[in-house]
Amino acid sequence: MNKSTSKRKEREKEARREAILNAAARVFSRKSYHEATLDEIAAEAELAKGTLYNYYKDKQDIFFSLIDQGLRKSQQNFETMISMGGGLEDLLTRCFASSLEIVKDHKYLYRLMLTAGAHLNEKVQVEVMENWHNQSVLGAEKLSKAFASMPETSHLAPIERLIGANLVFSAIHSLHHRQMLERDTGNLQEDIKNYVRLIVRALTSEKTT
Amino acid sequence: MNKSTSKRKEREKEARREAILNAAARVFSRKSYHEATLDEIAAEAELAKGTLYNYYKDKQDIFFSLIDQGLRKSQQNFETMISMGGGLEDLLTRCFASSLEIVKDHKYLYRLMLTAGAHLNEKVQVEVMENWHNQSVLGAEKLSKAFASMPETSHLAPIERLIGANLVFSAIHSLHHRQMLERDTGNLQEDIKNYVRLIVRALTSEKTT
Amino acid sequence: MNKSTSKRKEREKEARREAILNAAARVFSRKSYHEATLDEIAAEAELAKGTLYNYYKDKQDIFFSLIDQGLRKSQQNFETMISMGGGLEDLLTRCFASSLEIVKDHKYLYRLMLTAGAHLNEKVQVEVMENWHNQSVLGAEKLSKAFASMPETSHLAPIERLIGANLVFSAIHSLHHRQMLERDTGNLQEDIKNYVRLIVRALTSEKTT
Amino acid sequence: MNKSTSKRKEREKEARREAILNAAARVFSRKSYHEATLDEIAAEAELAKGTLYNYYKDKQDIFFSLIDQGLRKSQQNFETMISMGGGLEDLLTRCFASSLEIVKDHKYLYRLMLTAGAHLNEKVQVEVMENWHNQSVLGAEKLSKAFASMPETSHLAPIERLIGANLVFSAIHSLHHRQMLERDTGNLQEDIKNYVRLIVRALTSEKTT
DNA sequence: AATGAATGAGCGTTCATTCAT
DNA sequence: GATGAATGAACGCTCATTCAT
Repeated sequence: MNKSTSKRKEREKEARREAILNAAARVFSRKSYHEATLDEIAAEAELAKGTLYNYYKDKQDIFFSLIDQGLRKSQQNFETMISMGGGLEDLLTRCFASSLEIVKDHKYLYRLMLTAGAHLNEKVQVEVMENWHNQSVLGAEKLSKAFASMPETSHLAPIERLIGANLVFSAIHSLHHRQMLERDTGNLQEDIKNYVRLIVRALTSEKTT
Repeated sequence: MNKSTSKRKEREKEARREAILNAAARVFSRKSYHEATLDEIAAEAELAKGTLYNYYKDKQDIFFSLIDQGLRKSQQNFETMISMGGGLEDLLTRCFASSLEIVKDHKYLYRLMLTAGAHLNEKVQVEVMENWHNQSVLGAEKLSKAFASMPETSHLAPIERLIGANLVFSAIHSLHHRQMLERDTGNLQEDIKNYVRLIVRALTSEKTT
Repeated sequence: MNKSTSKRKEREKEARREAILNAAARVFSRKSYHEATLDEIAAEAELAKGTLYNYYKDKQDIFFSLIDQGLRKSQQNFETMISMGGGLEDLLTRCFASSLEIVKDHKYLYRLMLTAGAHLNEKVQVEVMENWHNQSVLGAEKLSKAFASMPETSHLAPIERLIGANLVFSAIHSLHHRQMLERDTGNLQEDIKNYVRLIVRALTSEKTT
Repeated sequence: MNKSTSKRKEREKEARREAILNAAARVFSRKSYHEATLDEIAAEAELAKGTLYNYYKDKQDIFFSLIDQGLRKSQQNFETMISMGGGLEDLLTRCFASSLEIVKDHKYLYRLMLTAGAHLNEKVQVEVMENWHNQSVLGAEKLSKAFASMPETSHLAPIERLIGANLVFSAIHSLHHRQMLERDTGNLQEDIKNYVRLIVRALTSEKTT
């Protein structure tokens, strides 16, 4: 009566935390941090406002948890993509494609991250962006390592591999932006091909200097 | 009290608009949109709060004007850089350097743009980001044209020139981010060199596919 | 499950009521009525919050019970002091000393009584203070009776004995206040002596009017 | 246009501060600190809630100002009474009577002072009570000085004069309490006479020790 | 045009109380 | 009887906006 019961409780508690986060995600996808009210989040979660405080310390806590979750998912996705093997072109194409896939599914989240800081004092703001930045840096480092073990790019200097990886992430961010605005996404696939081609060329051509 | 008088009035009015905007810039450079209050902006402008409403419709109006101004300045800067001529490497190096220069001078502005949306409903938010994105797109198009008239890159397909220009802007944005966080800016110059080298290589090497 | 069982239950129930009250006493000794939360009291009593409601109607009920308990203890103490016999001076000295002893042990309780009203509507507030006042009145009456049976003061008019007893209680209250503030308690014993001397003189000297 | 205008503004501002304080007094006379809401105070003052914040920092500020005002008035009253001269009996009678007069006029204020602490953390609480206590101490000291310059009491040891003065204040406080409860105030005048007589006797009879 | 006092809607958070288990 | 998660009413405070002077 204790072990199984307490386990069930544990699970239910976690499920409710998740449910609140999902409700918050839906609200934050429509409204900015300041426009979104706890009343609305509670209503969306079909809970009383006070209940939110049984699961999260305050509004900011909900907000941060949401971003954290998003960053974690995003990072996991990158790692999967990188570890899937294949040639350089395949690898890059996969990174671009999967990244955009994520943004499509969590468009609001990307906006949240982009605009995370606007409502907080500079200290916390920088903290959030640092978190985000770190994810990129980590991602770039991992990608850079992948470059090191691929025949096409193993000859590059470490710094070149890293800068190349950064270029990949920069381009992806740029496409995120564009996708967020929901414009001319028709030739997106084509553009990805071109990005990949240019970056492949940058990384594999003979040195010119 | 006719032509010359009204002209003077016109000028004074414009000057005061400018003064308010400068005050707002100083306040927004310290605080986020929601943290910044009209009281503070008025105090910084050494005006009464009510006076602000003689020059701007509301708080949002001030905020938008500020971003507009920043984007215009930024764009002008790019155009100058592009029109200065010189070889491909010089051009790119200039673009990177001047862009970072701007961010250094108007770090708050970049943050404002980055976080512009966080306090507005999605519609207005997208509007702001569109504005920003358009500037990038326009910039990329101009850079792309510049590529077209340079011996090193004139042989590229238009789409490749455009994607290359986008890569430049993406990398710059990425550096902006990094600079905002004020981390490891020591080897920034070195990194710019590497970015430029890679992009030059991407644009000038023989095709490999 | 008959007599003895129900008696045991009875006792256990009473014991738990007492335990809750003790927990409340500890909490209220640190916090004001409004700052003290039922969560904290429950935690202090090592019970669930809901359990409190099996023993007390609501928060106010706990609070009142605590004050009642304190007043009863205080009164018992006075009665003991009065019934101990001895001369006038001894009696008064004992009253002062023991009263201060009580306050030292239950400083929070005195503060509770002093501030009892601040959180309740006037009606209930008056009720509490009346309770307290009554204790003083009763105490004064008892002391007054003691005066009547003492050789030094038996010659006084009843009203003078009562007023004299009131003076004693007033002075004690005043010392309570002072002790609560924890200031200059160094010469407290000396002051008590002086109070006693003055009051003895008031009660025993020849009439001057 | 400036001097007189700014003076008028000054006066109006002060008048409004006063009006708010009066409104607060009326509300606090009905409700405890926590029950009284700023909405109610604002309504009573016929002002918008926000306006209160143009004149007072927060709720506590209003509350403290009210107490301060009351203590100041009360102290001034005592000083007047003491400085009016006359014999010992007259002086004491005046002190009693005028003090009760004050309480009659500001009954709520006395309750406020009595219960001041109950809603604040201990630090502030002690601060308020200290303020109050200090007033009593100061009053007692002044009264003690008056004793020193009166023929009937100039022969007393300083400590006896001080304790005697304390007795007066203690008795007054006790009567305050009783008056607050609005009970048997019929024979109040009679009791005052008795208090005065006893204290006079304590202070003027031959030493018995 | 400039002022700044007045406004009042709006929101995050607390916590006594309830009730299903 | 015991539990503690859920509830939701309640309130202090902020600040963009208005408007009388």
